[in-house]
Amino acid sequence: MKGKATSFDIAYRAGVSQSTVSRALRNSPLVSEKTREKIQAIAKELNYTVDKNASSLRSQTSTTLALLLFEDPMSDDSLVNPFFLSMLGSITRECGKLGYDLLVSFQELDADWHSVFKDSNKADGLILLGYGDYLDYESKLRELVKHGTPFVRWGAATKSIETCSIGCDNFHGGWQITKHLIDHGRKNFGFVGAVHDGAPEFRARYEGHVEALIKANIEVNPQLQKDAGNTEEDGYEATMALLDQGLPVDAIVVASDLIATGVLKALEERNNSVPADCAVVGFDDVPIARYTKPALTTCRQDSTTAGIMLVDKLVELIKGEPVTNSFMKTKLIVRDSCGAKS
Amino acid sequence: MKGKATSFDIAYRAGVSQSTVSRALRNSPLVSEKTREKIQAIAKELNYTVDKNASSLRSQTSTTLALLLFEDPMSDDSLVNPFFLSMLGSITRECGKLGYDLLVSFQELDADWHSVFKDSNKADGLILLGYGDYLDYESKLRELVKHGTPFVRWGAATKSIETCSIGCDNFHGGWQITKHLIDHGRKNFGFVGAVHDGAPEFRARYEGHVEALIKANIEVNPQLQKDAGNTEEDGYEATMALLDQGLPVDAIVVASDLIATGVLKALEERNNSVPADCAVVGFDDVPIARYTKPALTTCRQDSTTAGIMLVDKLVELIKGEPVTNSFMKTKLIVRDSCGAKS
DNA sequence: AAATTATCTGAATACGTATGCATCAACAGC
DNA sequence: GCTGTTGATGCATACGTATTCAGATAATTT
Repeated sequence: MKGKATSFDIAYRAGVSQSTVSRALRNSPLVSEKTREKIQAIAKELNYTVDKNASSLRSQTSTTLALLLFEDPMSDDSLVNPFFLSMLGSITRECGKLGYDLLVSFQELDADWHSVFKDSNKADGLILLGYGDYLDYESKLRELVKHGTPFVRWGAATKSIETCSIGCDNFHGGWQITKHLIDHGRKNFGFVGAVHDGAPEFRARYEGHVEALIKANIEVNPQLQKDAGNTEEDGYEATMALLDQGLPVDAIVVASDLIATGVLKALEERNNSVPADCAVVGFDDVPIARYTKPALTTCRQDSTTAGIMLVDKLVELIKGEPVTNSFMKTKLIVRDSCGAKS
Repeated sequence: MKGKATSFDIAYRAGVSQSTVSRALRNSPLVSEKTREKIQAIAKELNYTVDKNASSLRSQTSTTLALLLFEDPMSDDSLVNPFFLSMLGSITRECGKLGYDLLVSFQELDADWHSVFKDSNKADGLILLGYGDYLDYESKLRELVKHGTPFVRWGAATKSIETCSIGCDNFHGGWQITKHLIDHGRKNFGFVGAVHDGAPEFRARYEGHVEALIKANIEVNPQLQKDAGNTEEDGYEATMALLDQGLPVDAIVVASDLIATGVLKALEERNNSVPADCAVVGFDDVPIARYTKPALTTCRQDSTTAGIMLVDKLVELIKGEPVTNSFMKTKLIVRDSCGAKS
């Protein structure tokens, strides 16, 4: 035999029609036990695999999900946001478990990814990963909805659009961190992270932070909040600007671990001892957090569970089942940088 | 209009046949400039996208590559080897640049991945990522070759099989590290990493290490080499065992950065100051390496270039062009843990 | 002007599968 | 023995595109 085996080859050998082969391989109850086993045996013998393209074309369903990563446009090309990267593992595995293939691609936010994947039948649904802030992201989402493309996303809920979002309770996380620091005697708080033109996730963390301050009757001084992109460099510079103001600061709440590495660097350069002089707390709990000097106290987002949920919900959506947003509680991981370890 | 647009819809509006539409959209020289532009305009207007499945089925080529990650079976499920992860970015981007889609999946080494992807026409070629040591990996490769499936892999060359491997010169890297340490006065070397049942990559690093020792007339003591799996924990335990022997050690060459984090931990626990008492050098230059305490001197493998090369070579293979193995030089990144910084 | 060639287009078909519909045997009920 | 029913299979077709082949028109040559 030449080339790969088709269902006709199997049909011929089994002395049945191609239809029966197709049904037998999909375990249809329409085919008798005996012939099914015979057919499956022959299929195995021939090393037969269903042609994905033909199958998808006929059934108009690809059993494939597409993971779209929206990269921070300013960040280094070769670098992927480690937090999203950490979701990749569980997303991939969960797809495998459910029998879906996974297509991965980076997307420019301004490209017309919204129509490509569904119209081309490349994927049955989309997983959107990235901080939802830039450009006309929201209008793209609206198009997806109008278009009937199933999709889920990581991030904050979008009030104006009926979407399925998985995220963590950023507000609570920001509150949790700040409360913890207050309880351990910190009084003069800085906040580093994009609050003004940044992602809603970051803003929510800040708002939780502020909430805790207010509850504790600590004055909120806008000068102590410095915007910063999601990179070490930005964190470094924002912290320098913060310190240059000469205001007293004995704790810095940071919008992400990545930024926090830059914060630590700036503090060290200014001979501020962490945590003695100034506590630092990050957000995410990326792998690096365990290795910074001192080890970074942070607010963990459970990326493994998140990845699984994203896939599960998307598959439910594809099957037409109703799904709802879901926001996970964050967990404070106390290490050395907050000075609260026993 | 209902549902998605097909080439027939365009044909109807343009007053031409479907064949012409298909040709026009693929920029065939067979269609006149005028009609081509007209057709493409209509296509854009209708938001038309070629149906991937139909196209692939007809042309018997999917314009899709599959990235197969072979995970260290013992490692934590949710964790992906950071070095391979760092290649993902450039692989994904390069695929996009060349117009290929990318399918990503984890594979158990014992599964029959070797036939699935090509036979099912899911992908035109395979990128294999993982340390090639476990089980009957090599026999699987042989099947791929016999089967005519285009594939490339990261790792060492496989003498017995005609494959395209991209890798780095691990022997040279091991030599480079050790030479550097010798030049800076270190005399008593330990080596942590799987040499006996491990990946050929790790073994080559060790052999380069030994080569440098021999050239410098330093005695090679097998007791100073300790096997370790590619995890922090294994590195920690192997180092403990190494130190427990009571032999003098003023430098430890480690097979990977991940292992090296465990080595550092063990040394700290034993109150060995790094680098004063004992130098440590890793391998890979994963993101974490910059953040360890002290910052890890390591041997960088250029994962960005590696990813690009893997994709480029695979595409050449698919097009039937001849390709050759390619091994990149490693680069020593001097940080604090080797004690050689100016 | 006829003959040849170059350019463009359309009709028809194949890619390999999944599925609605028809068929047919067997079998139960009356 | 006839009808209605059930269970298993085959026939025919559609999914949407790419491509071969043949045809038609326009351009060029003799």
